[in-house]
Amino acid sequence: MLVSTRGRYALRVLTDMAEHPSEGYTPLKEIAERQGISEKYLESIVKTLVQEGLLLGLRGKCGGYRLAKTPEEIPVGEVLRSMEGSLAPVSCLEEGQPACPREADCRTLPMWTGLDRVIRDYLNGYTVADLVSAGGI
Amino acid sequence: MLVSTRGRYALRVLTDMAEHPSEGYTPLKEIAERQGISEKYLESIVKTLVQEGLLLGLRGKCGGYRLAKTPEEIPVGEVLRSMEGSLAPVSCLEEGQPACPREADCRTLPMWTGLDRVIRDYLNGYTVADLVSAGGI
DNA sequence: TGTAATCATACTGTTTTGGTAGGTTTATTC
DNA sequence: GAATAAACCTACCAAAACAGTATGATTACA
Repeated sequence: MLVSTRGRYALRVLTDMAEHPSEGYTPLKEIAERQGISEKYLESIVKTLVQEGLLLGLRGKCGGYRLAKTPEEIPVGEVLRSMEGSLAPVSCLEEGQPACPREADCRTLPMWTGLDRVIRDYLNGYTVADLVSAGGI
Repeated sequence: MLVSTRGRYALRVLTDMAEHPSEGYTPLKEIAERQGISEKYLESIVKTLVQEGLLLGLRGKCGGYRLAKTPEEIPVGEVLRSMEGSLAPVSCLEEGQPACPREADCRTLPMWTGLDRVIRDYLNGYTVADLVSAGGI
């Protein structure tokens, strides 16, 4: 049931960027240093965030990344789903999955469906902006 | 974020036993056949359930397993926690974990704590008895 | 004493996870 | 137009987790 480090790191990157707004683009190196995460590892994470439309990347000198939306418009659930592929607690609830043959007789499906809903509702009611303003110190 | 097959199978075993009550002890072979799961694999799962006090095992001829409590007294959350070790979505929320050095400054901890609560509340409000009565066909 | 069951231990193959390395392309600046 | 700093791309690797199998010892009952 653990969220992967990819998911957690992605949230830290987006929160970091929301906390350090910039006119232009922020190079990944800067974020990696602030967060104490390997820049090379972050590359693969950030790549996914660009593909999912949460970040914009610009190449070349003075390039880097910037948020594609305001922090208020980025739900935590969307970030985690982007990184994990799905938020579903069991694979039969993942989209594009063929229907389970046991479905009609399954004793646990309603319980899983409810859990899925509870998790999704919680995570989509929480945005990156909330993360920033909730933070410590 | 997926629940392991161990957790899912454990729920199926307990639900199966609740649905097929017996005076004495039910041999694992019977449950494995009804559920279409390898008996050998179930052995390791059931062993954990005994250790966690959810099942009682009896050796020898006419032996088997029986529920240690009524289905109403077995919350789904307890079953899953027994199998997964913890229900926490991030390891810093697991019990017996040394406090994270970033804790005071962590932007995401309150969000994770809330998620943990939401999941635990949901899963502990659902019992094996509910699974049985919710079921299909 | 035979038998049917739990219990214990060890092993194995596959997938996922977390991470590294090296090179290519692109945009800016001098 | 060359140097540079950045994103981007591909490949690889080690360790851990997962799902499952195999073998054998122990126990309780008939």
